[in-house]
Amino acid sequence: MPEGHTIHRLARDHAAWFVGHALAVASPQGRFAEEAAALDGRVLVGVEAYGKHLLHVWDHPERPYVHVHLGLFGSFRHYKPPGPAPTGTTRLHLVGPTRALHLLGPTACEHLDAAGWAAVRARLGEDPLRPDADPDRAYQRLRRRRRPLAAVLLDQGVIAGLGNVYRAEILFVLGLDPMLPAADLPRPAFDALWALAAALLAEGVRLNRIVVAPTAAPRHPDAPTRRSDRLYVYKRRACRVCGGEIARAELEARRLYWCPRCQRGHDLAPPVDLAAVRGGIGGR
DNA sequence: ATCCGATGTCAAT
DNA sequence: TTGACCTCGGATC
Repeated sequence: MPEGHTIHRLARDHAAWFVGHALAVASPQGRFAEEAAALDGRVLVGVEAYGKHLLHVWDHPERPYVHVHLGLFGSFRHYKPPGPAPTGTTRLHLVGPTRALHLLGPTACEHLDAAGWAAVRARLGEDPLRPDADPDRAYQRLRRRRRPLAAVLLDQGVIAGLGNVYRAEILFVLGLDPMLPAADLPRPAFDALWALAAALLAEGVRLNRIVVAPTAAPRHPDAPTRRSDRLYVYKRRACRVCGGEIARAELEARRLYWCPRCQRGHDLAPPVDLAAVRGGIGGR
């Protein structure tokens, strides 16, 4: 389930569990074995998230960084140590005083020096969750693309951290037509989009899941909410605002969900009360 | 027991 | 634009 909120939550948790401690490091799966050996017993000094990229910073003179990208189905699991024995698919196994961590199926898990990490960072756009983010820069980049806005929202070189769920939900909440050429997005609409993305991502970090729609009264007090109750359009059948059918289409190899009736806007035309959206966007 | 999809990215074509 | 890749679990047979 990795969009930017997942990675920022991992960064926060890993920092709390591991930073300042010497850790046991191994790669039972083998593909990170040499790198793990070089870090085994060293102290983790920091953890950062940039969009969907996670960075572990180690006390190591030449190569202080471990860069992890979960891709579509990578995941971390954590246990009270010692936890279950790692299996042959555990790429990275970290053990500290309070947690044991298993990394499975990442697209990337690499040991980098400063130049290597700088190269990764250089490809990334602005992350709304980072205090050092520069929305002006993201807007300038976005305005240079003629592709549909929906495609550009997944471009990590423009805004870093949004994935398929957030893009569908953000476009719906703002009433924006997904096919609007990104270059035609007015600045006020971009500002609203940026603020909404930041608020929804922050709420995602807090809850460790994506929640956009106001939660309806639970059917049973303890009934787990279904995903479709938390969202407006992603993988839904009917629009919860107009009742019409949610459209789905393949756009640049990713499935796009939107409500053709509620999302005709080339500028802001929110079909819902923004103040009711999770994350507390407030007015405008 | 097997298939298939999943909130992603990149290289090859 | 397409395929390869990383792995798990829920749906299906």
